[in-house]
Amino acid sequence: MSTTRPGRSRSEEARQAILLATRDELAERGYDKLSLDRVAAAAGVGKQTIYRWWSSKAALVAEGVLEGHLMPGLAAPSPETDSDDVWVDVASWLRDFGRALAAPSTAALLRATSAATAEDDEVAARYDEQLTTVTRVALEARFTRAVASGQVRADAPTATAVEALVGLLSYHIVTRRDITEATIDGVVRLLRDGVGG
Amino acid sequence: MSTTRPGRSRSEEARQAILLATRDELAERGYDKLSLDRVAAAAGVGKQTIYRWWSSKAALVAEGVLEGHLMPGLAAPSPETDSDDVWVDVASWLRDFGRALAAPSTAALLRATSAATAEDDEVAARYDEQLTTVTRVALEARFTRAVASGQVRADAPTATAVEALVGLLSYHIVTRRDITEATIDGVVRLLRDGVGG
Amino acid sequence: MSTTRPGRSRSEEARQAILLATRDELAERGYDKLSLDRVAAAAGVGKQTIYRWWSSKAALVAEGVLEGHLMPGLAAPSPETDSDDVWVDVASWLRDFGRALAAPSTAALLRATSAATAEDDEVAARYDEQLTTVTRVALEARFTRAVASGQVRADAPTATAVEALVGLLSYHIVTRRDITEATIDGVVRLLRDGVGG
Amino acid sequence: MSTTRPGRSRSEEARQAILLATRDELAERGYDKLSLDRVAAAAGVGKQTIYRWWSSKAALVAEGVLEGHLMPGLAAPSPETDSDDVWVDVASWLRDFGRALAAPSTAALLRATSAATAEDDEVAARYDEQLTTVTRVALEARFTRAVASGQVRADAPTATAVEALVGLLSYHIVTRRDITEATIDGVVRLLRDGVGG
DNA sequence: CAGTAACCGAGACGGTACGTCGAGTCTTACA
DNA sequence: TGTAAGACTCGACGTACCGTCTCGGTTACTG
Repeated sequence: MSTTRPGRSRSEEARQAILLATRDELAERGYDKLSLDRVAAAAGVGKQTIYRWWSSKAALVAEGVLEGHLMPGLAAPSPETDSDDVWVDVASWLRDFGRALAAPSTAALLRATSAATAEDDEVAARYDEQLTTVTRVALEARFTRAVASGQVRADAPTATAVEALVGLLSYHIVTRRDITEATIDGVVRLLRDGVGG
Repeated sequence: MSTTRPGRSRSEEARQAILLATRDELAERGYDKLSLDRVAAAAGVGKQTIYRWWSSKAALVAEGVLEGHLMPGLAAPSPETDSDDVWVDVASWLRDFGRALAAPSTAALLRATSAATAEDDEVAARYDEQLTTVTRVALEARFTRAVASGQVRADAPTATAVEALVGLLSYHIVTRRDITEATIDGVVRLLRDGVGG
Repeated sequence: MSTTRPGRSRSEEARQAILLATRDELAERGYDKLSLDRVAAAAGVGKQTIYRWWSSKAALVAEGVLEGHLMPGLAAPSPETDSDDVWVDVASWLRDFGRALAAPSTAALLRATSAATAEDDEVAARYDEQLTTVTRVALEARFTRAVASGQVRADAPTATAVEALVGLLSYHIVTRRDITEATIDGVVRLLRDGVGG
Repeated sequence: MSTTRPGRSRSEEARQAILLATRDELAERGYDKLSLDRVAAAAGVGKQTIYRWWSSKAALVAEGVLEGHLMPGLAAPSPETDSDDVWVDVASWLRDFGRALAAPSTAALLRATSAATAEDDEVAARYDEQLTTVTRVALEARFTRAVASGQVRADAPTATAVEALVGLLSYHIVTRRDITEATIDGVVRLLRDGVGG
């Protein structure tokens, strides 16, 4: 049995060009005004080549934007980068995110992606998976390590704490509020008292 | 000196019809596929009458949906309805919201509105004001009363607690997750420990 | 018995302003792009004042343009201005018309009026009456005087000659051809031989 | 070197459908009320397909109506159909035209086309070319043959005679007057005396 | 090593909606 | 009652995209 098919094979070059053009358009104009005609032109590609591989605008956004292209350099907590203090790590992660959100193009991209979730269940699912679950898992793992080191109570509702953190980000993306030091300070105090050991 | 102008005055009837039709279209099709042609037809109104008073789809959504039409019957905490226990009240408010969100048309409407925030700063500001500030103020007032009754510490970051609550809602709207009893329970535990007296 | 009615009486000033504004718009933009909104604004008049007195765009053009405002200073032949030679008079009249037609605004006005005839039977009838019949009657009268002086045969088809002259004008209006001296010369020769005595 | 371009080629079927629908609309409603929306719908074509190939309503009329679709079966004089007598041929041609003009839809079409000339120089030029030049050339050729057979004087202003004939038609189109036998008789007498040998 | 199947850029197609303009009607405050 | 102002419904404008289809042409597996 063979996995290869006859005929010309898919152009990876075209695929990349499409995804990049999509991201640029999305950052510049938002989801609603994203035009596949423009994407095709910018990518130097025929429109059919887009529709051959993605079923709709939403699907393109789902793959192109959410699979890694979305948040370059936004490091979730990981064992390698842990400090001694879980609250320092949480604050630092929030601060990184706040900085990323302060860049207009990143903020626009996040808002556009968030908007795309409303149009399509598939996109919503991937948004939840990629943007959210990845982050949630990393944060929960950090809390688990903090439980081990005694900084967080074993019976604390850490899942909820993580959900509150992610929700906070979602909320700041939508409302365009900055993530200030006061916000970070409040969050850390709330969590330290709420789940701390 | 007179405040009246010559000419026919704005038709309140048309205004209401437009806002209602907008809400219905929004719930049924979402923001992206909302057509002002259809809204005009459904409202029995000329398209120009829409454009005369609202500068864009986003502005229409901002006014029509956020000014009261959005969440009929979702009572924020108020002194009249307070129970003895602030946590019971918070849990009850979350449960109400969860029930509202479980109705497909309400969920669709909230998602659509949330998506609209991405397209327009004005909408984002009104969304923040109406959905969020109103709710936030009510919740903060409830916590203030809870401080008076000794259920919440005076120095606790109640503002952040409120923000976390609102963010949680925003997040569940976007990701289509239900608000379960487990979620509610976790939130209450987190807050009770985080800000409780 | 009184002929006056209660209430404010019709403003002749407004009527004149409307007719003048109509003529200007018509010369500048043509019949198709004539806008009553613009006419009302230019005349400093409410739109309803136009519709109170004229039933439609075409009716306004019919009255405003065809009743005297159309061809200022284009003298048809008359006993007072007759020369001794009917052919000199015909040539002179054609030459005057050619000069008027050479002015872009006059040509535009004539073309616009001609176009208006296509839209409305009423306008067509008035065009025939005003522009055409007046001219035709004057020309036929001139020929009658020429018959008396022996320059034109009594049994000649003068009505047809006149119709040919008017048709020639109509044709030059539509096709934008200039009326040259060669044309005038040809016409005079044709008629002199065709109807001359 | 290749003359073909990539991409789907223009649909001749769509082109024909558009031109036919235009002609029908024009005959039914006239130039002013001609709606490209309706033409597109009647032709089963997207509106953009019209605008892709024609720059304006006037250009569409210019091509669609004047290129052959206008006067099916209105035979201009030609050597094959000549009788012995040029005046019989002229009278016969006028009579044919009069009959065509008596049909309401033909008359409406001619009026609409005539109106279209007022809006656009291009249309005016094509109108002059098609309706007029074709006819003029045929008539002038007939007169030339009549000169050869001695029925028309060699030094007669035949060009003017032809112009008068065409102008007469133009004038009857605009004023909606029928072309009667009396008119035909007058014209023939005028010309016979005016240019006859 | 010719066929042929699947890809590619280009671009026209039938549609839907946009946001604007204008026609003709209706309503208000004032003269 | 007439008038300027101006909002109203309706319908067409010309443009922008959507998602599909059709060209001529390019790989790359297959018989």
